[in-house]
Order: sequence, then structure tokens, then C-alpha cells
Amino acid sequence: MSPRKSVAEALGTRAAILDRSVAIASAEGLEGLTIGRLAGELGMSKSGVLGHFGSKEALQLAVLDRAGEVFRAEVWEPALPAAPGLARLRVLCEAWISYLQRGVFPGGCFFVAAAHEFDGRPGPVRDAVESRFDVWRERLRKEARRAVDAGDLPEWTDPDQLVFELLGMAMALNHAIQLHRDPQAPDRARRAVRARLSPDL
Amino acid sequence: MSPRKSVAEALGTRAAILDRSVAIASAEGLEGLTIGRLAGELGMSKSGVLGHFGSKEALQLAVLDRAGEVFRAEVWEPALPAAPGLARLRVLCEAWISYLQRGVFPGGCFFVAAAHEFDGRPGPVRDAVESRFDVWRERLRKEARRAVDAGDLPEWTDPDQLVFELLGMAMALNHAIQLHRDPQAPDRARRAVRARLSPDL
DNA sequence: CCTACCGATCGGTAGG
DNA sequence: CCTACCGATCGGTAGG
Repeated sequence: MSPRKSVAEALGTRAAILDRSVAIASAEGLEGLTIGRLAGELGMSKSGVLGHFGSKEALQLAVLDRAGEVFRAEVWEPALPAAPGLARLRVLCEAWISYLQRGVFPGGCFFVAAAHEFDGRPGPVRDAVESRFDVWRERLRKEARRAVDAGDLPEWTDPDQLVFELLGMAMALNHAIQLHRDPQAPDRARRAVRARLSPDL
Repeated sequence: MSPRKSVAEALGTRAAILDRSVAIASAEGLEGLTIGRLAGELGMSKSGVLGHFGSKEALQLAVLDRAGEVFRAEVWEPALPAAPGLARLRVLCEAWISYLQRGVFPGGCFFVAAAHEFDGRPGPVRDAVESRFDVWRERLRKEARRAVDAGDLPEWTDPDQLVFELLGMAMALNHAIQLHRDPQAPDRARRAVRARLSPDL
């Protein structure tokens, strides 16, 4: 009989806030995501929204977590059935390109956008963004190392150099799609990946 | 005897506003650049600042022009003495990497940051950013084409593909410097460029 | 170039 | 989860 909702309802509300937040922040950035706008779009009061997180910064961190779950499901998990090493690295890159091509986040890669927004602002949000990139680069590096060890990539391949170039490919693709709406960009990215991961062709 | 300043003084004030604006916007973004903050740092009133431009959007466009002059002086002009084609392309890439490495804009490449900030917001600022990238890509493409025609790059080289990959290299470098403060990144970028522009090595 | 001001919006809090 | 409110700041204008 209390006006408080049940735990399940509260979790549902929280999830709804986060999903809407991801959509807004993807297009407008994590700062452009304001409590007032969020409340308006969800038909809630500002304090109702803020009560779930405590502060805007805590909301931003929760949104990053939610976006991380999406990235994981879209790019990392599809590659798990593939054999570790070169095969998995190829699937990862294709899932990565597809994730950008399909516009899973309407504003482009959530983390690249957040990195640009926060790289000059010390604090927990910046740290969380950097940490996510560290994890992702490490995963790519591990597969690249396995591929070299298995003899599927030339022995002179530097895994860190390869990861650097794959990240550049993804960023160029993200940029070409978001700023130039270039329909040829995904195929360019695929060619760039092929040149690095299919040395025989 | 009027309180109005002379034309020369007004131009000096305008230039001072723009230089400060470039510094602020480089770190905080073109939206984070606010009239009030600018006025405070310059010891002026808000209306004094705004009077030079008319609106925040006009200020943002003027700031993009100013940043464009800096980029031109730092990256394009140093390459003009080099012979068109492969030689100039190499000098351009080295000047580009050096511009990012030295932190000419403290917040990293001004245009990459502006592209991320505005790619989802239609309007004159977005158009100006896109146009600047078009000009830059066209310049790179032209040099790449010359290099192929001269036989200095393999005849199967696709200039658009090469430019796409060079842009990716620059974006990966910008990202590694700004988010990760990775001191090895400039050398990684140089290796990536060498692999594409020095096919003999 | 200034002061003085406008309505709108920001993140956040008090109290229920 | 709400209403009602806080001080601060936003871009911009009127008038000089």
C-alpha cells in the first residue's frame, strides 16, 4: 500500500531509464544527457530519475556499463564460438565492423564518443572509459598473439602494432559513417582488415 | 574620444577572443565553450564578447576557421616545398603525426573532436566540419594519385583506400595520446605510415 | 565596449 | 516515486 514500487518494478524503471539514457547519450554525448530531458521523455520527475542513481556522474557510469553490455553482446560474444587466434580475430573484426555499419548506437561507437568527450576531464567517468578500452585492446592483443604463436600470422608481427592499426580502422569507419555517411566505408574497413589478417591474399 | 575602440584595436580583441576560444574549445569542446567563461577569462563582459560575432554559432564557426589556419600552418604548409606525390605525402604524414605528438591543440586534434561533437547535430557547424574533412581528404587523395601515376606506389593502390587508412592511423594516434597518454603511439603511427608509403622496406 | 536584465535550464535537495 | 524549491549558469537583448 506504500507509494513505493516493488523491487521488481524499481529495477524495471531503472532499466528503462538506462535504455533511454543510452539512446540520448549516443546522439548527444554523456554531458548532453540531462536529468530534466530524461525525466521529460520518460514522464517522470527529475528527482524520480535521480533517485535511482544519486548523481549525474553515477548515472553516467551506469550508462557506460549498460553500453558495455551491448558492445559485449554485439561484438565479443559472437566471436566466442570461433577458435582462438586468427579465426576468432577475423570474426571479431567482422562483428566490430557490422556493429558500426548497422548503427547499433545511433550516434556511432559509444566509447569512441565518450573517449573524446572525457579525455580532457579527469575523474571517474574518464577512468571508466579508459579502462574499457584497455580491456578491449587486451582481448584483441591476446588473440593476435595466439595467431602469431600458431604460425597463422607472420612471426615478425607485433601484436600491439596490429591492435593499434585495427583500432584505427574502426575509428576511420566510425568517422566515415557518422560524419560523411559514406556507404563505401564498411567495405574499405573490410579491405583494411583483410590486408592485415589474410596475408596470403 | 568615443568609447568605441579603433578598428585595429577591435581586430586585436577579436583575435584574442578567438585564440582563447580555440584553447578552451580544444579541451572542453565547441559547446563547452561558453560566452560567460570566455568573458570571465578575458576580463570582458558577455555582451562585449558576443558583439564581435553575434551569436554562439557564429563564434563556433569563427573558431573552426581559426583552428583551420593553425592546422594549415602546422601540417599543410611544411609539405609544400616537397615534390608533389609520394615525397610530399610522406612529409604530410610526418607533419600530421608531429602535430598530434606535440599537442598543438592541448585537447588533441580539434577537428576530430568537433566531428564527434557535431556529427549528430545538423546545422552550419556540422557542415563546416564535414567540409574541412572533405578538403583534407581530397588533398591527400591527390598526392596519393600522383604517387601512383609516377610509379612510386604500386599500380594496384587505391588512393581512397590509402587515405582511409591514413585517417585511421591519425585517429588511433590521437586517441592513444589523449586517452592513454601512450608515449609509444607516435612511433606506431610512423610504422603504420611506413608500411603503406615505403613499400620497398 | 558596458550594465542590467530576460526566460530557460542546469544538477541537486528538502520533505513527504 | 512526487512537488516545490535552491543557487548557478546558459545564450541573448535593450539601451546606452
